[in-house]
Amino acid sequence: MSSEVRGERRGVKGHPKSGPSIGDVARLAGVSSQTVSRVSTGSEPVKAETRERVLDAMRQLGYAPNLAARALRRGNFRSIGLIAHQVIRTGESKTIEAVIEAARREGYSVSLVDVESPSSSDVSEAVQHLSHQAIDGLIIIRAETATPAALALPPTMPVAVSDSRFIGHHPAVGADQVGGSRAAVQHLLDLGHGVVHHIAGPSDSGPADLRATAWKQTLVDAGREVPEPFGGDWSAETGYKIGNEIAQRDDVTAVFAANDEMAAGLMHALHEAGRRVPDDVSVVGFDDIDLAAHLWPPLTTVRQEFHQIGHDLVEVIMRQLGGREQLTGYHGTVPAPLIVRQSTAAPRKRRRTRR
Amino acid sequence: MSSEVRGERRGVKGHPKSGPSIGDVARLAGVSSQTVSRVSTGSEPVKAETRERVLDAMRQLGYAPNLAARALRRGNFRSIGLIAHQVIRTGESKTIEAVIEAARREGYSVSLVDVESPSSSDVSEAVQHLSHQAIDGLIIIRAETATPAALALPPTMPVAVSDSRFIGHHPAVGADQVGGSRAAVQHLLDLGHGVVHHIAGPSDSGPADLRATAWKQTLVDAGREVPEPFGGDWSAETGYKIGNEIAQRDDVTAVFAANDEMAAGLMHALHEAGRRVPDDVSVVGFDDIDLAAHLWPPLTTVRQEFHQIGHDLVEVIMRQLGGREQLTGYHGTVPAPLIVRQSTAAPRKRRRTRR
DNA sequence: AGGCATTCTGTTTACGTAAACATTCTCCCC
DNA sequence: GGGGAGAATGTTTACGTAAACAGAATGCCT
Repeated sequence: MSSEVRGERRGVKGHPKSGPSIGDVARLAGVSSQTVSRVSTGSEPVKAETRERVLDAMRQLGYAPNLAARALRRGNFRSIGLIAHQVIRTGESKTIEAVIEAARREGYSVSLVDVESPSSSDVSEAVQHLSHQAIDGLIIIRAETATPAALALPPTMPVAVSDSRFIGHHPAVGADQVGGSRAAVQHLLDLGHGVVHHIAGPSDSGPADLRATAWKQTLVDAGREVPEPFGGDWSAETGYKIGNEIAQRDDVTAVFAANDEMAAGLMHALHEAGRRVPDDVSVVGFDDIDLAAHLWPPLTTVRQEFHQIGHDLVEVIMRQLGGREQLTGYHGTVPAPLIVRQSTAAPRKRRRTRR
Repeated sequence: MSSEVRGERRGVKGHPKSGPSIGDVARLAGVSSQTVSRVSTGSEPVKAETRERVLDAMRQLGYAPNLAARALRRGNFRSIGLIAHQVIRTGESKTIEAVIEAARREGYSVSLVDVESPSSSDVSEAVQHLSHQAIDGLIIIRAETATPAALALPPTMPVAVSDSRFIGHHPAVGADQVGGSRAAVQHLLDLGHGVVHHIAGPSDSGPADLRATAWKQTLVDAGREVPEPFGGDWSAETGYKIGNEIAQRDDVTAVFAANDEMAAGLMHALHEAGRRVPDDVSVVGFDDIDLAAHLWPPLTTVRQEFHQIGHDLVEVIMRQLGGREQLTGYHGTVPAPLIVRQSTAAPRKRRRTRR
C-alpha cells in the first residue's frame, strides 16, 4: 500500500541511483572521507571516539560500502568463479557446497555457472562468460574433454580444476579414481566372482575413462577375461536400460557401475526382472551419494570425499592469490574408500534357469 | 620451469595490477577512449572500419573490460544473489540450476550462498553477507522461518522468494504444496486405505508445515481419523529410523512422506523388516527427485517443477529491475502434479502376523 | 551550391573508494 | 616547558569506465 517512502534514488545528472557514499558519512560525522574509509576497512587505527561517531553516522544513513568502487580501487573482487556441469544433480553438488563454504570463510563469494554439456565448446563459453565476470579466481569441476588450450584465460587468473585431464596444465584436485575403482573390482573378485562387468560413464568423460581403465587393468592383473563394457551416460535411466539387458544374461554376476545413479537404475531393472541383488547379481556404484545407503539393497560403493575436494580446490586458489606461488604442476589426490554395504555378496554356486 | 614471462603486472605506484585499459586500446587504435567504450558496449554506432581497428587493438592487447569500473559507472553489477539452504542436496538443486540458467540468459551471473541451517539468524547473516556483495537482486530459496522483518535489506533491493511464508512481504514463487499434498493423500484414500500416516519435515519449515496441514485437512475432509504425524528432518537417515518404528506397527498401511529422501529411508526400513511395498505398506513421497523413478519400488510422488520455479524467480527479479514494478504482493504458484508409480496400491484385506 | 539533418568521433567529467603523502595533535621525557 | 616521537586525521590523486555535451564529417535535398 503506502509507497511514498520508496524511490529515494538520487535523480541527479545521468548517474544511476546509489546509496549514501563515504563522503556523506564523513560530512555527517564531521570527519574526512579517508577517516570513514579507515573505519570501514579497519586498515588503520582510528581513535575510539571518532570511530563511534563515524559508525553512528553510518547507521544513521544506512551506509554500505560500494563494492564496485572498492573493487576498482583495490583491483580485486573477493569473488571466485565456479564452473560446474549439471553437477548440481549428482554427488558432486557437495563439492559445490564445500567450495562455497570454504570460499566464504576466506571472505570470498562464489559465482556459479552451470554448463549443460561438458563439451569443450560449452566449457570454453562458460570460461569466456565468467572471465568477463568479476572474479579473482576460477574453479572448474569436471571439465571433461576441454583441452587446456581451449581455456583462453587471462594468464594471471588463478585456476583450480577437479579433473585429472588438466594435470600438468592447471593445478588439480581430485579423488583417487583409480584406487577406488581397483578396490571396487578387487572386492568383487575377492568375493569369488569370475568376472566383473562394467557400466561406464560417457566416453568423453575423464573420470569415466579413468574408472573404466582401472576396472580393465584390475581384471587383467588378476588374469581374468575383460568383457565389453556397457556404455552409459551417468543417468539412472540409462542404468535401467542397460539393466534390462543384463537381466537377460545369466553370465553376469557382478557389475561395477561408474556411478551410483546408474547402479540404482541397474538394480531397478534387476528387481523388475526378478533377479536378486546381491544373491544373483552383485552391484557396486561410485560416489556414495546420500541415498546410496538407503537404496534397496543399500549400495556398496566407492566414496568420493567431495567435501574435501571442494575445500582443497579453494585452498589451491587462495595459495595462488596469496603468494605468487606457481602451482601449475600441483595435483592433489583425495582417497576414495570402498564402502561395503549389502549389494555385494559371493556368487551363488549355480543359477537355475532365469526366474 | 620458465617463468620469466609472468609478472606482467603494472608495478606503478601503489595501484594493484590490472590489464590493459580502454585508454591503452584507444592509443593503439588511434581513437578516443570513448570510441573504444562504444565498441565495447555496442551502445552507439561506430563506423565499421573504426570498429575493426579498435577490435584489432583489443585482441592485440588482450583487452577485457574492467567490470569493477563498469559496475561503478553504471551502478549495477549484472549479478544476482542466491541464498539456498543445504538445498543443493535435495531436489531443489534443480531450482538453482534453473535460476543460473535463466539469469545467464538475461546476462546476469549468480552469486550463491548456502546457509547451513534455515534458521532466522543464518539467513539474516547470509542476507547481510550477500547484500554487501555486488548484487542487483536477491533470490531466497527456502528461507523457512526467517521473518520478513529479519531481512534487513536495502529497500531498493529487488527480492524474490520461494517460500510461502513471505507472501505479502516479498514477491514469492512456489509449488502448489497444498494441492500436491491433497492429491497424494486423496490418492491413498481412493485406493481404499482407511487412514494415511505422515512423515513430516522439520517443524520450522514452511513447506513442511503446508504439507502437514494439507495432509491433515484432507483426512478431516474425508471424515477420517488424523493420527499423530511422525517428525522428520528431510533426511533419508531419519526416514529410515522412523521406518523402523512403522515396520513394527501392523496398523500402518499408507504413509505420505514430506519428501522423497525420507520416503526412500522408510522403504529401506520396511524392506529390511520384511514388510512389502506396496503390498503391505503404500508410500508416497514429495519432490520427484531424479532417482525416485528408480528406487525400489519406483516411488509414487508429488512432482515439484523446480525448473519452472527457478525460471519464474528470475523473471520476478527482472521485472523489478526493469520497470519500477511494485510486486510485493505477487505470488506465483506452480502446479505440483501427483506422479503415480509402483509404491502405492490398495491395502491387503488383512495382514497376517508380521514377517 | 548551400544548408541542414544525420552519423560519427572527441573532450570533459563524475562514479566511490583507498593509497600515498602531508599535516596536526598528544603526550612523554629530560 | 621545550622538543620530538608517534598517533590520529586530512588532502590529493588515481583506479577504468561511460554519460553528457560538443564538435567534425558526411550525405542528401532543393
